Amino acid sequence: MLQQHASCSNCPIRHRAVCAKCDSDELEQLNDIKFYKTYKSGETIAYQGDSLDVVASVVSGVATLERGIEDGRMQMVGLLLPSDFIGRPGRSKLNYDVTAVSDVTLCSFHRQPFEQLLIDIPHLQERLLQMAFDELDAAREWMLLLGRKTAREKIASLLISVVKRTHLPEGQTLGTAARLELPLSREAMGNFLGLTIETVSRQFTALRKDGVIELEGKRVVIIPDMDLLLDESGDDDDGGLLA
Amino acid sequence: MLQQHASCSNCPIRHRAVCAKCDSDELEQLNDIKFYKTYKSGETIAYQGDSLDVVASVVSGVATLERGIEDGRMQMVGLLLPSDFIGRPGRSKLNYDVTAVSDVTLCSFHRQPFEQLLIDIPHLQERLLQMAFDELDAAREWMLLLGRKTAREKIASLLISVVKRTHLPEGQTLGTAARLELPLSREAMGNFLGLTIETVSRQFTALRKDGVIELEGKRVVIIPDMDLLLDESGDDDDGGLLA
DNA sequence: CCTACGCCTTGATCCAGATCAAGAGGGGTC
DNA sequence: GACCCCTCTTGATCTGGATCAAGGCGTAGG
Repeated sequence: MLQQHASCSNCPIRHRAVCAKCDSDELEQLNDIKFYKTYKSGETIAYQGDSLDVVASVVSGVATLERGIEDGRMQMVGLLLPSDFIGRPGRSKLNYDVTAVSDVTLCSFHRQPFEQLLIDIPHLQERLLQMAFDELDAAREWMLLLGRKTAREKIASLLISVVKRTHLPEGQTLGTAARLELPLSREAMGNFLGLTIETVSRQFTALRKDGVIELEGKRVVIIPDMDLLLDESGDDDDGGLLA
Repeated sequence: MLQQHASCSNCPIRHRAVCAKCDSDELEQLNDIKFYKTYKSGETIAYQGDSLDVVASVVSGVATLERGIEDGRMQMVGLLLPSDFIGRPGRSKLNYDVTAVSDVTLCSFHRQPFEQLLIDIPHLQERLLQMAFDELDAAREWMLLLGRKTAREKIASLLISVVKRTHLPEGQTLGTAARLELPLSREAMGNFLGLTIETVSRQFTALRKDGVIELEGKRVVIIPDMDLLLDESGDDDDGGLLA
């Protein structure tokens, strides 16, 4: 299922993706080499160790990057939401499994022509550099979570991070209440947080019993008071929180 | 103690730092705005939350990036060896404590002129992009360690990573034996690995008793058989290992 | 020489989260 | 409607690493 050559100008990630700084001429060059690709929820986009000759932006849906060891242990190392970038210019070997956790649409580019455009269009490289540093900051925040936070703090931090990334793409402040649909299964959350599925489940139950969150089914979380949740996250309030 | 205007041409990090791709003209431009700065072991280079108007390359010595929460918990999020880059173009607020853990010399640049050179010298931006992606890969490998590895695996992984980064700056293969001086105290290793100082100490003792390592004093580790250590690291051999 | 202070080690105990185990929904298929 | 499969919850128990506590050792300072 390919929706070839949809227009960039009304693209939902136009102003946040790697093309954000491009003017219309530059956009045209990107448009010439781009192609859309879609994946079903649960489908693997690429495997750890694969040689991947494309890079891409997530247009819609949610994907994960996960690193595994043979004995089955898995750690999620990236959560890709719309506008996030997949792949690395200058290297084709992939260090992680990339998996669609909802239906996903990618705006893809073959590596070679994309690398040429990186050289031709400084705006493109500047934006990619910004995005790489943002991801690095997020990864470091995440390291603090993995290394030093308790299970309860980890869950609270994850919820806050999802609210921040889905409810306020621009730099607004956090509202006092929120309702959100989790893009991840319990297992995926465990892999995100360095926890087992059972611990994730128990912490959800505990936070619900303590009135910090409410649950509608398994995937929908209501946060009646954001400050309450922030208190549980172990963060000095304004901290970056996985960007 | 400032060694102003040492020549770039015989700089020890010339071919690995952010300036690696620059030709001699470009190097000259960097040379015009650079200044050296040194810090004593233990000295704090900058604090979390500071507004930092310089960026820098580590010329010699070892520094750490650490993120803390008020209750005293600390997580190291970066280990900076010679040629590593400190700071982020386009953002002045610092998210981590930067600390010298040995005597450190930095090759520094004020942010504004450096950012101008990033625009003027594509080679500079290309190299910075590469380095940012390398750090991102390292951070993700580190996340796997923090989230999923046992204490013993963490220590083994740290030792391997130090060997890789100090003994083979170029892409040689790991020798079968090695002797290395740890750049970090037990406490710093704990903060690196998400462990307490006591656990770090106990794991060193255990690895010694099991014949995987030998200790000379507290800081020098001898690895009689690298493969033995690799087996303890929990990694499918050739994995990236913190770059 | 004695004391003090920083680092590190070692021992005893505790506890958060893992592991093992048993269901409880909920949806899809025949 | 009966079955299966998949995800999630809950309970019971175990354990790896944290915490609490007590020195050991090296070196700086009086």
